[in-house]
Amino acid sequence: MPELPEVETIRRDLDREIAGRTIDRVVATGRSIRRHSDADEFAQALLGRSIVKIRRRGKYLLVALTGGATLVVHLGMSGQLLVVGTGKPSRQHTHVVVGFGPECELRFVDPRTFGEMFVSFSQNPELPELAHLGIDALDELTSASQLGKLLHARRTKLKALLMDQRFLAGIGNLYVDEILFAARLRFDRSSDTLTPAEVRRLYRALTTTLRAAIDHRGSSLADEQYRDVLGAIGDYQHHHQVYGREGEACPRCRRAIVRVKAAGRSTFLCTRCQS
DNA sequence: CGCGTCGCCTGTGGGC
DNA sequence: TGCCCACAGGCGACGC
Repeated sequence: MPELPEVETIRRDLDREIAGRTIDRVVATGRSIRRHSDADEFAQALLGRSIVKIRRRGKYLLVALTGGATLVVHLGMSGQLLVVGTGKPSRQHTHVVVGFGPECELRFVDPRTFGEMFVSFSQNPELPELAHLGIDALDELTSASQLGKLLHARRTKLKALLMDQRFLAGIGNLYVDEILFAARLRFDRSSDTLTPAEVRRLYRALTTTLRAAIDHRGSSLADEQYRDVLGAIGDYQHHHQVYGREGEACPRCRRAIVRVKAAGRSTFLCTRCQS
């Protein structure tokens, strides 16, 4: 569930909370560090390094460390990164703890274990481990004409394409429905059929929806699975137009919002406003 | 290439 | 009350 707005919220918080701190202990268990041979090797890659800054690429967090290493974090479905006081009782499913002296530590909690953490030693800031990612939906998508070229080079259903991280990085099942509603486009429109006006609408919808969601610190659904690094929930769920609102009135035309399955995922839309 | 489906994983909630 | 199962979905691997 954490998508670009949630990851960006976490990035900003982390930059404030842990930049400059030095790692003096690492405890890792479970499957979250599966790219490493064992917990000891993962710990040795981190120990003694300091946090330089935190970047984001799509749904990935890149924690730049001294000595040219990068701690890469993907939250998957249920991952949380929490900055807590050292010694506070630890939650179930805490897979990695990165300690910064006596005051605080960074904890990676992930019940469903779809997330992961690994250390990259690539000198190139474009990490080879993330080479599969397309351009970032916010930072690297800068014009409607650029989006139009990308869309017209493919002949794929819009929702699947916008969610494909190799095409555009950062958008998942929640925000794609909000973006397509704001753009008044159906999920199953073929990407090569969009008119210039529709491409412009989609570009504006992408930009404004993602920015608004970041301004509201992301979306926390009923399970409140998404939390920021201090454990607070987001606020953007109160601004959702269609996601999770099956049967409610469309904010534009008042017709009931419907829910269908597309690409195996729940999809919410207004069949009158979106075409 | 496009597109649908499955499996990974745990917590939750509806139905019986 | 308790049990089973569907569902939630990011992502990679398949198969057609």
